[in-house]
Amino acid sequence: MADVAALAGVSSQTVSRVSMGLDNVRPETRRKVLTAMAELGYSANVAARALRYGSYGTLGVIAHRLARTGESRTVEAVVEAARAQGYTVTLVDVESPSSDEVTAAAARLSHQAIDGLVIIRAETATPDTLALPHRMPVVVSDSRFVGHHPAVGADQIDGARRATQHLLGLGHATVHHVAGPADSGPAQMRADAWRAALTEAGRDVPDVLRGDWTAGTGYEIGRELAADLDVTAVFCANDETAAGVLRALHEAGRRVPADVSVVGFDGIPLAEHLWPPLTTVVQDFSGIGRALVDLLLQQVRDGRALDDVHTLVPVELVVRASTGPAPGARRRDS
Amino acid sequence: MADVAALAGVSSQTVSRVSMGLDNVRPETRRKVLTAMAELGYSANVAARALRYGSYGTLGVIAHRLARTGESRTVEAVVEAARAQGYTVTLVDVESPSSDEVTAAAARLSHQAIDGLVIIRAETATPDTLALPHRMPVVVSDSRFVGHHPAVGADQIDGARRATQHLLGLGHATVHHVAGPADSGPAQMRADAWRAALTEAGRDVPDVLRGDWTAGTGYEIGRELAADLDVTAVFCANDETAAGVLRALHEAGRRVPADVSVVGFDGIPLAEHLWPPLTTVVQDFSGIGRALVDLLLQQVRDGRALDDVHTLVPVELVVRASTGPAPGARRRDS
DNA sequence: AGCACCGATGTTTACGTAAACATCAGCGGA
DNA sequence: TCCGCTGATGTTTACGTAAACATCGGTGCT
Repeated sequence: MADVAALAGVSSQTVSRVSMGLDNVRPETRRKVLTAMAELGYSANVAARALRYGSYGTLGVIAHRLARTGESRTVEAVVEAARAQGYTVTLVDVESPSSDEVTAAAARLSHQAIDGLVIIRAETATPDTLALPHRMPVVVSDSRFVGHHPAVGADQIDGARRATQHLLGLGHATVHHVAGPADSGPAQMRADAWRAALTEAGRDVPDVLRGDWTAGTGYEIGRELAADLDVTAVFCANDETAAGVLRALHEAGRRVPADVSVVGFDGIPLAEHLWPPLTTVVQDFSGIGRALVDLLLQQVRDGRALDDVHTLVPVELVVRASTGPAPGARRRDS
Repeated sequence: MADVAALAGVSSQTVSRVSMGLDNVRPETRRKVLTAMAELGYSANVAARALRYGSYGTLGVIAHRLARTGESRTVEAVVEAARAQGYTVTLVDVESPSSDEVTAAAARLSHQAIDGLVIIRAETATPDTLALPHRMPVVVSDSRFVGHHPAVGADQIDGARRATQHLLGLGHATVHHVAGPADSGPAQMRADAWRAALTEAGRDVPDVLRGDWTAGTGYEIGRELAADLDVTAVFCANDETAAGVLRALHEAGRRVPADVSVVGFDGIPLAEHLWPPLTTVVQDFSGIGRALVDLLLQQVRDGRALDDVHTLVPVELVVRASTGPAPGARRRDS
């Protein structure tokens, strides 16, 4: 900056004014400064600016297994929403969503230059075991943190309930559920809502089949389901798992939806192009991302924490060809 | 820091020494300082440290449509590799990979605190039109930038060639190609390699069908392909497109692979669980991510640019059930 | 003409840290 | 006993910027 000032024959403060885009600089002076800046390849030092100004223009994001669909779509939405507000995003990916790892990631991030922290999922972490940097604004996309940190989440319960009721409404006697991992909050909520919907309708509640969000275990569990001719309706905790189940059903010669109906969860772009196109509960990831950033920036700007805010983002059941009348119901029809 | 020093009854320099983990501090003094730090919830100011030290411990990443599979897997790999080297990652997502947007994103990032820049794809950008911050270390995952910036890329050409030859080897007279967007470098390379493989084998080269990486256009193009009974083999520029093509073939009643064989590209986790499981060219995304970070940090540490380095990461053709002998070949068999 | 005011620009200072240098106490050897 | 050395700690300074304040020349008014 001093070099630029010397070359342009002005003070460093004038260089600062030009670089900040203030308007109380004579056009001629501004031009001289800009020329000097270009010549020297000058650009402002961010660290110094942040030091002076007290803000970094950056939000930290802790994500868990970024390449998983829901994860990357939420992150993309957060990045997008942050950009709209003039912030960039620093990303840390954790192997497992345990308290230790999330705490370590938060510590790593707090050693970076961030103004606030978005925790995409803190599945096995609990409010008590999760240590966060002092006075760091935080939002969590996990509703178990209500009362501790502001939270944003899709309406898991409504989605799982509607998926289950959709299948019951098609005449299926009951609905089997391929769940997500036991240590996942959303997986738990979806399983609970499925169980509640069955109970409410007075139906048998089959054992939960425990998946891990991947298509691979969906396939393995699907092979067992395919072998059981009593199974006519399966609600999967996510679309990947549903893809695995579909494959297993095809391999076993069970027709979808004539013999078995399948519902997914998430609404990944590929869901529409699986065979048959998958009925699924679509989450509004970009709405979640926007809500997360809004809640976080509100705290950053006010300088104080919002404790008990909880934004519930609605979901939508999109019915496609993977669900149809129960074989029994159809038989009654004919 | 001054407060901590006062509370611990030492100088700020001693606090700094403790916080940097230097060992020339008496255990008793260290303990006092740590106690004071804990009491005041002190943590070092990153901007000041960066200002003093000249480095941020952060790499910038410019990605294009993060939620797309290949993208997010590469980003995850970069994040992972960066973490292994003690760096975090700041992410910017651009709508389109044009020079203007990438240049703007680089400018945004250079206003952030980064030590180097990873450009995941700069498809429509060219070395001439892409303006980057002065003296910023850069790597690009796009081989068209060889000679301008260090580049890392999967061996697109080998992958597309092997996919095409695999289909020809199964007895198909020719192979149709559903390409990626015309302004994408990798899409261009895959299409060129497919064309070359056909020409080399002395086969007819059908018109390129122009997709946009999505399953949606794959489906639309697939409906046309399904209507053309001469089509027996389709090589898709990525797995999503292939999923759309598979769906269109199913809807039209064309059997896969008995009537039509389909190959994808990327090796997304779902490829194995599409119906039928998709033969595809698997990219080593985490290898690409590691190579990108290695090349970048080499420049960051040496303080100088590596101009003409080009790392080619091998790909692997994984054969699954979506490809089989050409109908003609089968007929000859029987 | 003289004065008050305003806009453009320069000067000083503070942001929080860590390197470089300074100081100081204690200890061993002559 | 005194000197010099060593290790622990304190003091000064610089990193690059922008706010706050100071200055200076011109303009319009009386």
